[in-house]
Amino acid sequence: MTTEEGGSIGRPTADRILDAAESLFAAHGFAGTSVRDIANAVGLNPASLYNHFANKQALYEAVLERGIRPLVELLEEAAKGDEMDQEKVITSVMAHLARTPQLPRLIQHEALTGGEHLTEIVRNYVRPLLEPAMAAASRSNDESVWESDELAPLIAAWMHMVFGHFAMAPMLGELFGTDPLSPENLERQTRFLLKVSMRLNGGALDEG
Amino acid sequence: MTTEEGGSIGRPTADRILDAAESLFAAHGFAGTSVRDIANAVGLNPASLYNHFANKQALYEAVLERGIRPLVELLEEAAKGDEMDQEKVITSVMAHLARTPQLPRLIQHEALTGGEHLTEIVRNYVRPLLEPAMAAASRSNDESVWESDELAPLIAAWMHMVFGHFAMAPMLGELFGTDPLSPENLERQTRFLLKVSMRLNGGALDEG
Amino acid sequence: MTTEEGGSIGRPTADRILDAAESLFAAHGFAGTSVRDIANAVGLNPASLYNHFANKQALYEAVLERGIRPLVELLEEAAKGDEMDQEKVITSVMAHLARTPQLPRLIQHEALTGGEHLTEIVRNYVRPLLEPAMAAASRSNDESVWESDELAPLIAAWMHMVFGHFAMAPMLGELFGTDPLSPENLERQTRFLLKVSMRLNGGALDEG
Amino acid sequence: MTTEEGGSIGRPTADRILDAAESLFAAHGFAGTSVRDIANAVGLNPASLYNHFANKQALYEAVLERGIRPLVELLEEAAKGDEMDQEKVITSVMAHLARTPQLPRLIQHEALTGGEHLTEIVRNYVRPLLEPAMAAASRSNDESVWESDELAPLIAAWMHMVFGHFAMAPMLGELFGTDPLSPENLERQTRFLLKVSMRLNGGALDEG
DNA sequence: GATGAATGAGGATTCATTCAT
DNA sequence: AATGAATGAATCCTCATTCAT
Repeated sequence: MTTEEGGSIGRPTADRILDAAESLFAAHGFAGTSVRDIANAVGLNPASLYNHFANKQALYEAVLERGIRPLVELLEEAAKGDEMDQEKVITSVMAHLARTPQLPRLIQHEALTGGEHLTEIVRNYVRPLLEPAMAAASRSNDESVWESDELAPLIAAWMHMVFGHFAMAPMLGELFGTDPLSPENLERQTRFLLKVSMRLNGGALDEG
Repeated sequence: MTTEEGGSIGRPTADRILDAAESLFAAHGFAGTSVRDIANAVGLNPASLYNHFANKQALYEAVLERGIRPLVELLEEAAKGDEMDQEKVITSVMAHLARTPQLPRLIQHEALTGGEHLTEIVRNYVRPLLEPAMAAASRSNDESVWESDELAPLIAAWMHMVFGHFAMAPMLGELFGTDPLSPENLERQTRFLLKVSMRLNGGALDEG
Repeated sequence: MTTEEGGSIGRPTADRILDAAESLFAAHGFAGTSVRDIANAVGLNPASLYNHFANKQALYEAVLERGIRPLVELLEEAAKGDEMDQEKVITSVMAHLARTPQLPRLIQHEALTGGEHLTEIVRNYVRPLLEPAMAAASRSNDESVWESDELAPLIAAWMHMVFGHFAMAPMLGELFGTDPLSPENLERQTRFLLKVSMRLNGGALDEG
Repeated sequence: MTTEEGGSIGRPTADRILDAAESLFAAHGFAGTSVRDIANAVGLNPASLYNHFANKQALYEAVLERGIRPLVELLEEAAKGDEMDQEKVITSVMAHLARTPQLPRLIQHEALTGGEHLTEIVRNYVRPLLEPAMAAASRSNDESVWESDELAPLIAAWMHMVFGHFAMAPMLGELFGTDPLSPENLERQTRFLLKVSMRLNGGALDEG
C-alpha cells in the first residue's frame, strides 16, 4: 500500500529518517517538530520510526551526533599541527557547512533552548568543537593583539559569525534579498570572513 | 485559592502576562511554550489569558512588538544625526539589551524558525532595526575599508555578534564557566566589541 | 464605551435579547448557539445577559414562551366557536407564522432534540397548540372521511405541512430556487394548503 | 480496561463509530453531540476516532452519506420505470425508513441548521432524492389535478409528511401516547399516507 | 444595567508511544 | 520492518457563569 515515492529509495531507512528529521528539527526545533511530520516526510508510518530509534529524543540526539561529529573531527584535524592556520580553518569550515547547511540551525536551536540538556550538549559537542580553536588561540597568545581575557569573546564572536550566517539564512535572505546559501554568496562570505580574520588578528592598526 | 506569588502583584494583568510570556517564549520558543505554562507563571487560569489576548499567536506577537519597538526607536534615534557614531551605538545597544536580555533570544528563535511570519517580521522589525545602520554605513562608504558588497555581510556580522552574546548566554555561560550577562562580563563584552569595531573600521592595517 | 449601534436603540434590552436569541436559536438550535453569540448580536457583554435572564436555559424558555403563546391563543380563539372553520384556521395560522417565520424552526429544533425537556414542552406548548384542532376534528367525526384512529396522523400531517414550510425554508429555497417566505410564495402555499384541505376533508372522491 | 458492552463487538470499528454517531447526531444534532459522547458510546478513546475519521465534520458527513445513499438509490430505482407508482414508492420508502428510523431526524437537523453546508447538501443529497419524484410528477402533469406551480409545494408536502413522522417520533409519541415507530403504527401511517395519496391525486372531488 | 476579569468544565484535536499483526 | 488501531496526556481554545466595580 505504501508506494515508495521520492528519490530516496534504496538508502537505508534509518538514514532517510535522519535526513528528514535533520531538516525538520533544523527548521522548527525539537518542540516544533512532530514525530508524525518526520514520518510523513519519509513516507513512513509514525510507528515505524520506533523500529529505528527508541523515541523522539533519541532520534534527535542521533541527528545531532551525526551532524556534529564530522565537524568536530574537522577541527581536531585542523588543530593537530603546531599552529592553527586560521585561514585554512575558516575556508574548510565554511566548505563543510556549505554541505550541511542545516547543521548550524540545529545547533543554534539547541543553544537557544538549552534547558536540561545544555550541560551535556556543551560537554559532548560544543566544547570539543571549540577546544582546538581555544588551544590554538591561547598558544599564540604572546604576540597576539588580544589579551587572554578577550579570547573567550573572540572565540564566541567567530562562532556567532560563522554559524549565524547559516542559521539565520532564511532571515538574511529575506532581509537582503539574496540567498546566503547560494554558491556565490557562500564564497563571498568566506572571503569576508578571511578579511575580518586579517583585520582582527593582523598587526597594529594604522589609525591615520 | 490563587496563591499570588512573585512581586508582580498590582501591575496590570496584561503586562504580567507579557512578562511571563516573554520569559518563556525566549527560553523555549513558540512551539515549546504552552499557554498553560504562561498562565501558571502568572498565577492565572489559562482561560483568563484569552481575556487579554486573542490567542497564543497574538500574545506572541504582542511580546515581540513590546520588546522590539524600543530597540527600533533607539537605533532610529542614533541614526538621526548626520553620522552614526558607531561607538555610541554599540554602547547604547548593549546597555539597552542588558536591561532586556531575553529579547535577543526571542528574536533569534523567530529568526531560526522563520516560517510563515518571517517576511512580515523582517518588514516590521528587522528592517527598521537595521535600516539606520545600513544607511549610515553606505554613507561613509567612500573612505571605508569595506566594499559596497561587503556591507551586508558586515551588518550581519554585527548582528550576530551583538545578539549572539545575549541569545547564547546560557550556552556561553556553560562553556566558559562565567555568566555572560553579569555586569562585569557585559562591560567586557562592550569593550571587546568596541575594539572589534576599531579594528574592523579603522584605518589601514600594519601587517608587519 | 458601548456605542449603541443598529436600529434597535430604544427597545427594552430584554426584548432585544429575546429577538437576537430567537433568531440564533432558530438558526442553530440550543446547543449550537452560544451566549456570546447572542450577546454580540445585541451589542452587549455576555455578562449583561444575566441581568435579564437567569441563564441560557431560562432565556431559551423565554424565547419559546414568547413565540408560542400567541400561536396557542390564536388556535384557542379559532376553536371557541362550535365548529372550527378549517379554511379560516389555515389562513390565520399562515398569516401569523408569516410574521414570526423563525418560530417553526425553533419548535422543530426542540421537537428533534427533545431530550429531557420533551415531556414538559409537549405539555406546555404542543398539546395546547393542537388540542383545539383535535377537539374540533373529533367533534366532526361522524360525517368525516377519516376514521377516529386516523385523526392523530391527520393532525400530525397538518403540523408537518404547515410548520415544515417555514422550518425548512432555507432548504426549500435552495432546492426550488425561490424563497418560500416571500409574500407571493406564502400566499401560494396558503392557497395550496386550502386546496389540500379541501381534497383531504371534502366529500367522496370521484375516481373516474 | 475497556469494558466492551453491547453486541457490536466484532464489527469493523469504523462501522461501530458510524452507528453510534448516527444515533447521537440524530438525537442531538451536530453541535449537541460531542466527540467524547460518540467515543464513549463505542467504548473507545476519543483519540481513536481520529484513526478512522479526519475530524468530527468528516464523521458527520460519512454518517449522512452512508444513511442517505441507499435512500437515493431506492428512489432512483423506483423512478426508472415509465411511470412512478406512487403507491409502491410510499410503501417502499416507509419500509426503508422503518429500518433506519434515525435517518430522517438526521436530515431534518441538517435542513434546520443549514448554514454553510446547505447548498452542498442539497446538491448532493436532497436534489437527487427528489429529482425522480419531480420528474415523475411533471410527466403526469397533463391529467393531474395539480397545476405545474403546485408541484413544488406538493413534493415538499410529501417530504414533510413522510420524514416528519420519523423525525418527530419522540414528540409525537409523547403527544399521542403511542410510539410512532412501532410496527403497527408504521403500518397505520403507511395506510394513512396511501389514503392521502389517493385523495390528493385522485380524480375530481365530489363535494356534496 | 453594564462591564472586564476570572474561572472550572468541557470542547475538538494532536502528541508520542505501544502493541498485535 | 512496517502498519493500523489504540490510548493517556497534553494541546489550544470556548463555554456558561460569577463577581467586583
